[in-house]
Amino acid sequence: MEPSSLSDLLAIRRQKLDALHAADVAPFGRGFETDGAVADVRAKFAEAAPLRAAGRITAHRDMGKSQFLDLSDVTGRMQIFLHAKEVGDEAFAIFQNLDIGDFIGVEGEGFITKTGEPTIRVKRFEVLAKSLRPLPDKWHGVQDTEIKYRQRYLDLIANPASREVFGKRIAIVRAIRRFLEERGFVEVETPMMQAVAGGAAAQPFQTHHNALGMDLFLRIAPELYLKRLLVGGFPKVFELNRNFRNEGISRRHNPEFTMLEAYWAYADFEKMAGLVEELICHLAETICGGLQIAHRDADGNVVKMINLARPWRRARYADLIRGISPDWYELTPELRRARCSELGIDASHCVADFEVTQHLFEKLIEEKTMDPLFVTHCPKELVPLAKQNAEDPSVVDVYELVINGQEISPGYSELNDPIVQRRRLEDQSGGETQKIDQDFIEALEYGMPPAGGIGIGIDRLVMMLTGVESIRDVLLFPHMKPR
RNA sequence: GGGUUGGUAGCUCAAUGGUAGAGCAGUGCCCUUUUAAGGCAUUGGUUGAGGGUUCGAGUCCCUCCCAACCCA
Repeated sequence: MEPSSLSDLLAIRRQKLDALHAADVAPFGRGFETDGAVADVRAKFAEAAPLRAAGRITAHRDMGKSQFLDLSDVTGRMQIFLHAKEVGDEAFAIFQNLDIGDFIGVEGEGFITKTGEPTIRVKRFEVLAKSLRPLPDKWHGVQDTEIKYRQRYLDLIANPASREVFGKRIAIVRAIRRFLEERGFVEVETPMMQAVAGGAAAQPFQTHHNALGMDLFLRIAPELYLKRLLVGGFPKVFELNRNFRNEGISRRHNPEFTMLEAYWAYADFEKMAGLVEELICHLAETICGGLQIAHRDADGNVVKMINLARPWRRARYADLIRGISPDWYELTPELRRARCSELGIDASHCVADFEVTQHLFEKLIEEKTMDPLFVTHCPKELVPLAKQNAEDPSVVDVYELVINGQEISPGYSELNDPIVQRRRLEDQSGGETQKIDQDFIEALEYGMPPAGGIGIGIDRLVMMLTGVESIRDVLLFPHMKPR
């Protein structure tokens, strides 16, 4: 005859909390020695071996005098067996006040049940944290996207698929660091708050430093600081951390996102392309089970296959455009806009002529390219920080790596001529000289070695490698509108 | 910003304009090897918010809020 609306579910848990207090049991316990995370305990499991484990109760199978429970954390699940005769009547009475969701620590020994499940026979347990709210459905998990994103902890508790994606993300980030360190790159940290938000073309977030009385911007890229380190004598550096862009939120955009940038003195964009190809294949093979990446829909049907087998295709930007429209570069700007309409592309919002071409590229090449493609020799207007090509000064020595219909990684032969660099930045800034990082130009004037540089958008890389279609599914806490 | 779809119990989902339901969770009872445990019983609702049409609205109309997807 007990009610169970939410407030009543909460009230019942509060009553159990009070009962624990009344029995002189601390419902929010203290430290508890364990044999490691749940997965570690499972790995150490042996029949009759003493075992200590702690975790959240995520399932309860009540057989009367015999109680089977699952103890879980993000690493795994371990069954425990609790019996009145083993723990004593007093402890069994305390056990009656536990719920699914509570954290407990147990001490006991291993045994295998009739059905072959490794299990801890509990001799003693401690309440470590009482859960005052009910958990989501144990079988269906959390489906509501609002809850998944706003209360990620519930998603992690209830949805194994989410745990798997984030587990892979963690492994990918760790493997990237190891890969680069093994090749002599050192990880550095450069300013996230910058007086001039340089290194890319994007709207920055603005903030203010009170003591200095000056406006600062959250960085949109670390590039200009990493290049200062090339000037300073670091031959191989990288930074793997957050960038911020004050722009729209979408399936592929979050205002803060994680970027790898790496710079290699005396290398060029071709060498960087080889490095990135090797890195991504290494990640796929060691973390994602191979070079064939399957993307599945909610029912588990394969909707997309990405083939990462080497060598990856390389093609010049202009040749790809000619593949869509052979006479493109013979047309006047007006005729190019008309051609876009014929091809079903709306280029009306594009201002400059090169933007029309770029829009065509994005819609008809980038978005349709699933397997890796290095697009090389891009127009110089798109990339003000890269070296111009020796034979054709209208293009730069860069690649743009496209996989899964998205730009995953750019790589440059970095521009190290301070005079050309100043001119290119002035052209890009449209006369707004306060947007030019003068100190960076000055650093170049002291001399920066020729270098190859890369960026890799980690969120999009993880999306591609784990087969999820929204950036929110690879960010633990994606930005949401406030409630 | 525009379009489409959706928002029902704590969670997952039903419900021709005609008595708001199920499973899980919860509560009570039975069961000493269960594992989506099982059996019996039982509680739980401002149907996103506010208006309107109607004898009667979860369902139709309008406005707003939130989300997902598509477009810009």
